[in-house]
Amino acid sequence: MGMARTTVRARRDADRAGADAGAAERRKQILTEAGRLFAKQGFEGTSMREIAAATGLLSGSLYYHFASKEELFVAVYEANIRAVGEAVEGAIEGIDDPWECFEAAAIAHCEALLTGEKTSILDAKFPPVLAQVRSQLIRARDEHERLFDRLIAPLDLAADIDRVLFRLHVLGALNSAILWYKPSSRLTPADVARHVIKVLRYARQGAATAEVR
Amino acid sequence: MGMARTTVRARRDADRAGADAGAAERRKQILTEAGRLFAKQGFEGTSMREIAAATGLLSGSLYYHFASKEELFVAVYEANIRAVGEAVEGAIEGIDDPWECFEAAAIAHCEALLTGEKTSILDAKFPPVLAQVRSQLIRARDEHERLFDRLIAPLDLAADIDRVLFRLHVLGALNSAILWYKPSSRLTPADVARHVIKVLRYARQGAATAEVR
Amino acid sequence: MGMARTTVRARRDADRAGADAGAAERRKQILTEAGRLFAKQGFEGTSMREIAAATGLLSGSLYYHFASKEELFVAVYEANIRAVGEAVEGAIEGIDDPWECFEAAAIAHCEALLTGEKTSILDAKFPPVLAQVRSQLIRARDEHERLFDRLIAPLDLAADIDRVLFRLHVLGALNSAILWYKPSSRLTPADVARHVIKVLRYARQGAATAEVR
Amino acid sequence: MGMARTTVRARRDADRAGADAGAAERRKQILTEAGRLFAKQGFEGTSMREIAAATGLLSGSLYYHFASKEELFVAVYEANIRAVGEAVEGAIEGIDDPWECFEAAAIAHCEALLTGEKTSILDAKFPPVLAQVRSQLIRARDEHERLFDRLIAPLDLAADIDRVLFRLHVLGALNSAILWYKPSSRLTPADVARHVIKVLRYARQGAATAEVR
DNA sequence: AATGAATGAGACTTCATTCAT
DNA sequence: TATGAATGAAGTCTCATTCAT
Repeated sequence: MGMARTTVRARRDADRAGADAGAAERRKQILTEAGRLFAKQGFEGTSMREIAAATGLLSGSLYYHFASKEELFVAVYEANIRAVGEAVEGAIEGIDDPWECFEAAAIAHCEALLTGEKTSILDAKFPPVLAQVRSQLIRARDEHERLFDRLIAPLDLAADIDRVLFRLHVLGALNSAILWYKPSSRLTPADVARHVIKVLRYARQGAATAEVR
Repeated sequence: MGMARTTVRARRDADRAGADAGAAERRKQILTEAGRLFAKQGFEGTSMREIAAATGLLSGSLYYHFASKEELFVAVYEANIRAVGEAVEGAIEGIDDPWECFEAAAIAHCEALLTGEKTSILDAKFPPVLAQVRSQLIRARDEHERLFDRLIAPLDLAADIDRVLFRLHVLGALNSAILWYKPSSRLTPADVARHVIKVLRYARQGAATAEVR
Repeated sequence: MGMARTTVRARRDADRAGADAGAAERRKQILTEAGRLFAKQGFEGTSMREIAAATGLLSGSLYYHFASKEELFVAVYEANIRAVGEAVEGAIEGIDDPWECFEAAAIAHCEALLTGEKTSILDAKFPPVLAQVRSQLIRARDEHERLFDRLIAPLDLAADIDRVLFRLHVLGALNSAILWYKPSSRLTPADVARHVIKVLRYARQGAATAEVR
Repeated sequence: MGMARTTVRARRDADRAGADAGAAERRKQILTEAGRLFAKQGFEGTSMREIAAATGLLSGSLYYHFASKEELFVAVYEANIRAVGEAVEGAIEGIDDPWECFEAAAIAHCEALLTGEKTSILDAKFPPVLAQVRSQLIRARDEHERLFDRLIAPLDLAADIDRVLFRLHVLGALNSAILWYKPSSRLTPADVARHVIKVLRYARQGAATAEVR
């Protein structure tokens, strides 16, 4: 009891550089640990007790910061989406050529997804337990996907390609890497992304596909 | 009590109208209902009691047919994969042109996935609860994917395309439709599949993508 | 584990006189124990674990018989009301004189209420936790009170007395004994009831109260 | 942090406009809100957090004013009893006729009970959680009931009526209104009280009930 | 006087599973 | 083959309370 509290406080004192800190910091810790666990074990496979323990808390204490497991999941999910979004935005900064830009975004997206355990929940076909918060999750995801829409717009795609289906195609291909990618492989996440884009790049205007069918 | 059982058996015998099995038939019923429920609610979101009720049984009775929930899930999964595989094989029968064949397979795969609730578990990034049977599930999936390898082999893809990554790309793009496809949409599953293939078809040998990068 | 089960079965075997018995009996046991505990400790003060333990079960097992604590409470409440109702009906059988009949009913009601721990939940101003099932509880109570309406109807009460308020008055006076009555007292429940009726009996037609006010 | 506190204090000082206390005032606020909530939701149905929030405090802060939830309840209860007592004493002031006086008291008691949510805890058959403080609660109630004893003493009741049982009878009949009274009804609390007294008034000395039984 | 963060016990409930019948 | 009754572990969440600041 006394020990646990001491431990926590000690850690916090060490962490903060004279700033005010406090609850916000603890929230971040929880978000980190929960993200890691949700990614590894899924929503239903992760217990609040586990998350609490990983943060150095007792299970009841989580509820001071998040009103429910669902709310916590939503927060984790949004944070993850935001992180990937920021990574992508950072990666494309200053790149002019549309295809180069597109590829850089794909690489950043893929790396954020496959590197670090915390973000692999992104692909989740949300379990029905999350039905109540589904709309929030989808809104967050949509926002991220609109980023890709903006990158796809300036591409000189062949005229018969639907840009919405194209966006779904890219993201589907990229995200599915989560299902099979193993960090131990000789392939980097960037390699995976680059190959996806390489394939798609053939579908530019003026490309010779006329005779088919 | 003894009487009650007799009554029940008598009624069932009457229902069966000279049919063969009994146990095997019941197994199939369970598989069907379990498949429907797993697809709709996920593995963890579906209870054995629910499955039993849907089959007209009590929860304990399931264990006569399947030793555990996991074993039942594996059976459902294998049956689903097999069904999709058969649909695909049926669809490509008699088609000679490699790309035509490829497209027909994609359409069949997509239709099996998006039509009928029973197969949408295919995309599942298996919950960690299933870790013990993971290898069986993956083996089943691999078998299905090798079918696609055979269809991809004869395609005249551009030389710089890796056929394994290409297969993962296709299936990723197709399977991801599960995350967004709504039957109410004006798009048919076949439309989705056709668009995926249309995009990929540009990546044939001799296609003009030379100047890129 | 083995022991617990054996104990339970042994008890059941002893209880049933060759009849079919089974779940119905267990239901009754639970009702009895739950009634006793609810009466002594209130709804919120009684845990399902306690009730289960008192019945020789584990807490989860209760849910085979009752879907929720609320449902269990309703069942207990209805059983209690019914028991009081039957006691009252038995007591008035064959009595012709209206006031005699009324008194006999009051005595029976009071005895059922104060004797045996199980029925003293009757007075409960239901805790708000029970809001969802409140209507069921009230319906049960109303039915019992209508029995009293039938007994009050033939009384030759003074003309200025409202029979509905009169019924509420009687039952209020009788039921309130729960708040103060102690079995150790030299007063029997019947004495209490008799005194209530004695006071009310003065309010008959033709009674001399004219000059007041 | 230090700053935040200063801000808060400054604001409060401004609000207080030269008033006296601070703590005593706060205590009263808490008592009011707690009373309202206990009345509406019961002791167990009301959380300290709720009470704190209603008072504009955080849950921890309550413990500066009250050592425990039980102590707070006792304080509320005593305050309520005292309020009802004072209302009754005020109502009977200057009335000479014993029955008039008795009726005035009943009306005041009933109005205090049914009007204003704060006093309806009076009827509470205290939940067993309150066992530790039960004696204090009962002492407070007894004091109030002794007030009624003083009003009943001078009544010219029929000789066979026990004055203690009579007091319990009156209060039982009056208090039970809490279980069924609805403010929306066409009946005022005073009507209810008046009817109770009207019925009892018949039981005066010399009333003609001789022939019964 | 009050805050905020944490405690830790305990509540209800669900669920896969077992096993005698 | 199927039933019904029970198991027991685990899960989410609530709550009174504490205490350093």
